[in-house]
Amino acid sequence: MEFNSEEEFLKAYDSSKFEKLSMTADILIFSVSDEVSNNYRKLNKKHFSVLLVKRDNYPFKDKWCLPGGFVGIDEEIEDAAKRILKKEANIKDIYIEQLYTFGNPKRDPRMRIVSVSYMALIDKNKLSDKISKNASWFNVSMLEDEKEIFINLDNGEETIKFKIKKILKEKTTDRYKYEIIENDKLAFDHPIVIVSGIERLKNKIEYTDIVFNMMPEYFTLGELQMVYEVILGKKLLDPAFRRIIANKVEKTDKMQTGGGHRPSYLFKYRKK
Amino acid sequence: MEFNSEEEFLKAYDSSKFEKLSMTADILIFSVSDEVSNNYRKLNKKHFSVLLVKRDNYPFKDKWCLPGGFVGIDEEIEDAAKRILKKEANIKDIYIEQLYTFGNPKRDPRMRIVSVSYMALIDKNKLSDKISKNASWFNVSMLEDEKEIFINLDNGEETIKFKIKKILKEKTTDRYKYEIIENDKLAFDHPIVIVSGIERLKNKIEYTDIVFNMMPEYFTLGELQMVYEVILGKKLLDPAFRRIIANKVEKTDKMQTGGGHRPSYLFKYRKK
DNA sequence: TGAATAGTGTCTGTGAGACAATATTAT
DNA sequence: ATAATATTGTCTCACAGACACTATTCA
Repeated sequence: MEFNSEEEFLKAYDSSKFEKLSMTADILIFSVSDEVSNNYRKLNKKHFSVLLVKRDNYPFKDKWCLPGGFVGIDEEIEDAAKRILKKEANIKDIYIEQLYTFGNPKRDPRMRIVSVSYMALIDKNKLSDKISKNASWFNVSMLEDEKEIFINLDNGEETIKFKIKKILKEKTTDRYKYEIIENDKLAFDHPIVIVSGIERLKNKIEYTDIVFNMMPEYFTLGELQMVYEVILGKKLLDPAFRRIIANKVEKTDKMQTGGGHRPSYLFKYRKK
Repeated sequence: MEFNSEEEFLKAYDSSKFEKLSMTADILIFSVSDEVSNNYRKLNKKHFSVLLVKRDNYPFKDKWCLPGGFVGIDEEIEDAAKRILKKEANIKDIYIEQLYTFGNPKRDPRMRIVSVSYMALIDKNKLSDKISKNASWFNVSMLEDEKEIFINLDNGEETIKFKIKKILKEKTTDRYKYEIIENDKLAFDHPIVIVSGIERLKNKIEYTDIVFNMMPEYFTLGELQMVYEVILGKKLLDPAFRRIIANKVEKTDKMQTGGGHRPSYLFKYRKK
């Protein structure tokens, strides 16, 4: 068939001739939690944590998964992610970025569903407690060597463990392909989404100001350092750390007192 | 409806109750071209280049676009990208990575089509000349300030210019949102895909070995430096450059002679 | 007073930027 | 001989790692 104009072509266009697919947006919501200390001198330990939802429907009934849902036919994908964020965690206006698109034809047993994953960061103090009743924060701990990644998630009642194999891609690249080796409590390919998100965050914390999305307005440098340490999974030296973040923060005249030790100045984020 | 098992649920599942969408894979294929010098002493100038295809069908008939096509209902997205790579440029087994997923509901006038974009890199010497008849390599030049990006594409016969506005996203991040200001020769949202890819490549060239995917097996350090310079859009100092790439390359005993100047050793990539 | 954290000083080595100097080829 | 590129030497400065030291609070 020949057309004389774009308009004419569009009028005659029959979109039903192709097989179509469904799309979901899945969100990795990361935050940092305090574990209240029982020693008046000690600071609260920080934990890196992720929000998971227990499925009460098939498929993967009773397994945990990332907050997610179908993208509407006329909905911008990121808007779908934000809608889900509002629904599951009752939060809006937080940092969100697209992570990766997972499209394995077998990743969902129902039908072909492509998942666009997003990573969101939030300061837990800003959380209303109205997270959905099936949702729960899990503390993340991660062990990694050259070949495998072990992840342990814990929400105080339940522990989720899984193991991922890293496969170096054929072509020249630092990029890994991930493969699930062990997993029995997480739905879909979500173990891989979680690992991808953690890796992205670990990278970005070093060369961007992304971390301040997980901090309250005022914070001590000790707290900030603990957040870096818990995400990077390693101890940092105080003077080096302070040099690195020196031009990202602004000292205020507020102090944090009350611990059985020298009080600390409160700082806030200084945008460039 | 209540189900007693996943199997039972899946048997009863009716996927037609949701409105579905179509998906395409679009590929940014980057390479580096030589502009043959007419001075026997001078080295060939290098150009950073991208492969575009002229559309001979609606929509956007006669405009240029990235090689792309629909993702099959049972096809892995990356496999679709590779299939298109084979079809349009007759190449396979080259570096490819997922770039970003563009899903604006209005990005295609026909219907809702989500595009997963990929970036591929190739050494032009490996190119068979059997690229599809509508395809053409365009030399890229780019000018950037804090607010805008100007891109100029040239294939020797035709020039494509477009302008992109950078919008700093609301939340703490170094990520920009891009918006097309001027464009009349490129189809869809492809100006934004091109800019996103260039930015990704510029970043990755600094902290990965990705550049060697655009190099032949043997190359001189001068050539390698020129590729860096043409991608980064700035001159580098020789000694500094050599220090940086020293442990990524291996000196061979081959030499490159023939220029009216001191001959150069040929190097090859050394994997870590 | 002492446990615990806050904050600073400084030595050292690494590595990038800058510029200069030397080497080698084809015409 | 000369234009052009190839390659190395070296000075300086910025900065990260490492460790030591001082400051301050509250039970």
